[in-house]
Parts: sequence; structure tokens; C-alpha cells
Amino acid sequence: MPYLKDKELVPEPLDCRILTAALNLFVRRGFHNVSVHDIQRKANVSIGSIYNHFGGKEGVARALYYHLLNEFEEMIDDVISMELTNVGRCNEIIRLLFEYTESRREIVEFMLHAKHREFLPEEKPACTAAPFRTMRDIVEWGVDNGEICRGDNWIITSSVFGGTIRMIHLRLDGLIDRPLPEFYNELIETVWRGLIPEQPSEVLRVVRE
Amino acid sequence: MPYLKDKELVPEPLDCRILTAALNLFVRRGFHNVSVHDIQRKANVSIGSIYNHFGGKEGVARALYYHLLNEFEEMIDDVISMELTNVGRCNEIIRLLFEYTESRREIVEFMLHAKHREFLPEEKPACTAAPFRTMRDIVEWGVDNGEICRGDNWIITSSVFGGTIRMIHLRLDGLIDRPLPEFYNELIETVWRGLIPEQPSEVLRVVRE
DNA sequence: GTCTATATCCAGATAGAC
DNA sequence: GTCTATCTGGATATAGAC
Repeated sequence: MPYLKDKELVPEPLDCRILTAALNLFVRRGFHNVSVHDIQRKANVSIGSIYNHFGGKEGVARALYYHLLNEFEEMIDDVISMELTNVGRCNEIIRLLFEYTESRREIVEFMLHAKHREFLPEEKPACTAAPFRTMRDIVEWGVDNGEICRGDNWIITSSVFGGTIRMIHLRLDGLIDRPLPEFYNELIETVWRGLIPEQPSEVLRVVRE
Repeated sequence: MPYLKDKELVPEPLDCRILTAALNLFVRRGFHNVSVHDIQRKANVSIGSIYNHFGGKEGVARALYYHLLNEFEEMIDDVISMELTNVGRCNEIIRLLFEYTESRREIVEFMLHAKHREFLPEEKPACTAAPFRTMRDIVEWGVDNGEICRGDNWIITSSVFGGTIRMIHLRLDGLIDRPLPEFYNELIETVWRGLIPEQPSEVLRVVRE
């Protein structure tokens, strides 16, 4: 579309164009298979601009990472402020994660797949970041007030959110071919209720055999 | 140790030295932050040998990936041949995954963290591979014969193994600081029984303990 | 088959005009 | 601040002796 070349209809800020282009490329090809030239081309800016704004490819990835981590933190904090039970909060987080996977797929993919330590060598793993700690806190509060079974926090948190995260991976990898929100109700029922049919004697025989 | 230079005490085959060195480097720094020279140096072979045997860095990674995927498949097949209930098979897989994470950490890390599509562009995602399909089959058999609650296979499989995989990630990232096998009993109890305190808790307690 | 030395290529980074 | 043209380093890959 050469007729738009010099005056864009929507004069999106330059930083934003760069980050959007980078996100798309990083997700599709992986950080190391994207060159600064690729980003420059896709964002319709010059190489110089990228170095001026972000200091290089790594700087772009870093800005992207912190920006998205921040958005995730806000999402979690919104859920906290919702005045739900803690189980309700967990469910709302699961619901939102499923929704985001469909509507803002690239963001979820970047945060989930990207091996941030490859381009942020000094950075701690994502799961030490605030929003992930908060998720563990929610579970802990739920245990403390009796909503959730008592037990090791790592185990409970992993059991609550592990299935969700697994399904997101399977969806992003193309194995699950229906939108995730369709699975929401059945998933949370399965998470909280357990997997074994409630027929005591039957269960005993089958499990212990 | 220059006195060992020309005759190794343990004349480990050359391919194996290359693969072992590559595994270690890939896991520590990531595929793209490792050069063929790094592998060559660490394995004490020449660059030429690496190109002769594997055709380059990508070839090394490919060989490694298929080799380890194959080992995983054998592990799953061993479990299948064990004549356990299907729930028992799931538990055994969880147990083995936890054990491997401690004793063969690099292998687990490579299979779990490595973004294989970055260096195997034409390859399908790992979770389409045979051993992962078999895990879904085990769950399906368990549902068919009444051991496991009826429901969507993606949800059930993700619920059964999602917590396990999540905990392995947390362990590899250094957040969990105890060996995973210590969590095994409590984890499988949590997986199968669910997370919400039951009113007729007599039943489940008896069954599971 | 294994090695060393070398060629080729391309990504990251910069210089300097505008 | 933005751009183009250029430099440089380092990685992949190969050539050719042994």
C-alpha cells in the first residue's frame, strides 16, 4: 500500500509499532531467529530508531517482557479486588487466562513459551515475579480460611493452575482445536472435585488392587 | 590433565561425548547461545568430527532430541507393561518423572524447556509424539473402565499430569528447594481426591489412606 | 574418519548526514 | 530524533592434509 507510505492514517507511536512488530516476530520465529533488521522492516522504522529507543534487540525484548508482566500483574490485582472467595478468585484467573489465550494469543504465547533467561540473563524466572507470587497467596488464603484442603502450597497451587497452564500449551501447540473458554466449566469442576468417582468400595478396589 | 590427552582411560565413543557435551551446554545456555566451537571444545573433538557425524549444530540437537524422546517412550511403554490399573500407571509415570528430574535433571530440562521448533522447524510439537499420546490413552482407558471420572480427555489428562509438570518447572527454576519425590504421595492424593474439603470426608480418607 | 586452517556470511552495532 | 551506509565480530561451514 504505497499510497500510505509517508502519512499513516493512524499515526501509531513509534515505540508501539516496534514492540508490536517484535512481539509478532518473536512469537512466530523465536527471539534468536529474528534480527533487528526484521523488526525494523516489519515496524516500518529505521534501525537507528530501534537502537535509540531500546538500545538493541535485547532491549526491545526486555521492554516487551516487563510491559506484559505488568499487564498480567494488573489483571491479577483486579481479581484480588473483586471481593470473591479465594476459590472464586482462582476460577476467575483461570477464566481470564483462557479468554486471553484466544483474544490475545501472541501475548500469552510470548509470556509462556519465551525462555526469558536466554535474553535476560540476569533476570530471575518469571514465576518468581509478583503476579505469580500473588496466585500462590490466594491459594494460601483459601487454605487458611478452610475453602481449600490443607496441604503443601506448591502442590495445591500446581494442582489448581497446572491443568489450566497445560491446556493453554496444548491449545497454543494446535492439539486442542476448540476455544478454551468452552472447557472452563468442566475444568474447574474437575479441579476442585477430584477425578475419582464417588463410589467408595469401587474406588478402593480399583485404586488399591 | 595433559597426561590423559591421547589415551582416555574410559574410551567413551565419540558420538556420545559430543551428545553429552551438547546436552550440558544447551541446557545451561540455550541452543542459540552455544556455538559448534563450544561443543567441540567441551567434547574434546574437532569441528570436522561434529560435521561428519551430525552435519552441524542443528543435527546434534536433532539427534539428541530423538534419542531422548525415544528413551521417554521406552519408559512409558515399560509402565504400560506393568499390569497396573490405569490410575496406578499414571501414578507410576508421575513417580518416574519426579525421580528423573532429580537424577537426570539435564535430560528433563532439555525435553521440557527446549523450544524444539526453533531448531527443528519442520518438527511437530513434542506433545504430538508417541509417549504423550500414550499418556492420553492411559487416561482414556481409565475412564472407559470406570477408574476415572468421565469427561473430556484433554481436561482429565491435563488435570492428572498438569500439576506434575508444573512442579517440575518450579523445581528446575529453583523455586521448590526440596527433591520432588518427597512430594509424590501428597501430590497424587491431591490429584485424585480433589481440593475441596468433603463433608462425608470419612469415605475418602479411608479410601486414600 | 579425524584434524587444522580458512572462507563466507550475516547479525549486531555504529558513524555521521539530515 | 531519524535515517542510510558501513564496519566488525563471530558463527557456520568447508577444503584439504593426514
